[in-house]
Amino acid sequence: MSSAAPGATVGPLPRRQMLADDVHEAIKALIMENAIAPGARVSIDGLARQLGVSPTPVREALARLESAELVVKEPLRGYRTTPLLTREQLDDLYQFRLLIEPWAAGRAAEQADDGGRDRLEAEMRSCATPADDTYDSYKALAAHDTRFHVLVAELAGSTQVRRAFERTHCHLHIFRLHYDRGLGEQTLSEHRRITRAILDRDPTAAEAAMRDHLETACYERLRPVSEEAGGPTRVDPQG
Amino acid sequence: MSSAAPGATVGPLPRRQMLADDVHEAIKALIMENAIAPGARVSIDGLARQLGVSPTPVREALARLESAELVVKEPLRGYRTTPLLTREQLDDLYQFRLLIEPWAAGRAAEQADDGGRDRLEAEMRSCATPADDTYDSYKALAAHDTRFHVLVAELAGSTQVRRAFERTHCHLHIFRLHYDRGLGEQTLSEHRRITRAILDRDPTAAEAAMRDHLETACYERLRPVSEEAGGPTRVDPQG
DNA sequence: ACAGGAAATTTCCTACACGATCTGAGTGAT
DNA sequence: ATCACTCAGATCGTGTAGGAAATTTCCTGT
Repeated sequence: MSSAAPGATVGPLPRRQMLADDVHEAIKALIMENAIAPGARVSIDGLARQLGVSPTPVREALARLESAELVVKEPLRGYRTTPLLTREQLDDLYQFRLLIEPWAAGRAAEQADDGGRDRLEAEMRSCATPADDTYDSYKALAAHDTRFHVLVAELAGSTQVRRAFERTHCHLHIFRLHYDRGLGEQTLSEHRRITRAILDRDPTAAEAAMRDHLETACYERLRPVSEEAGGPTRVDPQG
Repeated sequence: MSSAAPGATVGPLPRRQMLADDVHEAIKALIMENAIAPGARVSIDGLARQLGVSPTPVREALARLESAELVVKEPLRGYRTTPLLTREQLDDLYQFRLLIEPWAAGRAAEQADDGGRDRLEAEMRSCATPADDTYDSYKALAAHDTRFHVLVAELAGSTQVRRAFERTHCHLHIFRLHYDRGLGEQTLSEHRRITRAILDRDPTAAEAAMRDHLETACYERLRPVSEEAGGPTRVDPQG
């Protein structure tokens, strides 16, 4: 009999007190912030020294990042960050997004409860106008884009879809391919259109809006890569 | 200029000479074979002794298995195999499969090349008649089911879809929930129907066949779980 | 310029120390 | 007598340090 208020769930309390966990987050942040070039080598001992820990937690963190496909391991040679996506891989990625995200938008329009819709409105309110051309501004917009798409998947009520989306790390890949190209006002207006359809509980409109949004983005993204089409479009910073 | 025969791709040769990799496969096999009960504790030192290695590669392997969601980690307490799926999670899983697999079957019907179609026929030929009621027979059929669905996703030409499917580990969960329930002749006949549609290059029929197949399986699977519906359907082998 | 080889760096694994958690018995109070 | 609490021992996860094996790099000799 604790003195918990009725209706207050106690929660399983996170229990975060592992060095390896912090190391994992630190390395993930390094990759997400593009502080390590795509395809560049990631030294275990180097990171250990840099972070002031022993190699063991670094090794554990890198093993997890490998499963998340943020780094790749070459036996007896070490880890590298995942190379840039080829044109085929980017195409494949958007095909997958077109398969799951319009569906998610439709289900979100059908099933989102009041709390969910509030969160969606709050997210849209939180980034009224970016328009700035600075690096930080672009980064903030990219972060909003990530949150928005994850939120839509969450509102659809499917854990599997949300995780499948998150595991693509599509924003990381897009960011690395061209963090300069402004996905500015147009992105926001498309997000607003999706949001409106969800708030209006109009699944058909939500699906269509999401599909249009992705197809627009897909065209935007694929254009610059096609300059060097033909070859495998592999990056090798060392060579 | 090597002396390779024309048309023979040399391949990047796997370079498998890491103990941690073998340990990873060994533990994965243990889980897949259901040698460790769902939700049971997995001791690092215990596995290290059992496999005759030091704890370090075991930790690396478990870290990767955690990202694959085959085990879960409780800080300072160790790892456990993932618990049995609740009814909601199983429902969610089939919803996801219904989203991506009929699509994959349709694309496979459209795009599969001759080599792919040969592989599909070979897979279907390889398991002519199971019908046996033994555990091994069921296990063989489950293995065929896995290979079949992965192959369809592969023939669809989408790496993202194939990986998303593989990462669900749906066959592991189904197997653990009830490895007794015979998905015998009916499964094979449904597979044959899907195969026929793909070989006939009929996307509409392939999609419909896959959808029917999953819906049938879904009903089969969900029925026994509903016996104990209501509660969270959590398993606690220790208690 | 190119082949061969040795030194340096790095990965990978083992062995060990520390700290936290869990199990059980024992003690005390109700 | 039953229950709750406490406290020791054992067990296990976590991080550090060190050594063996492999790779990469650089240098030398032809």
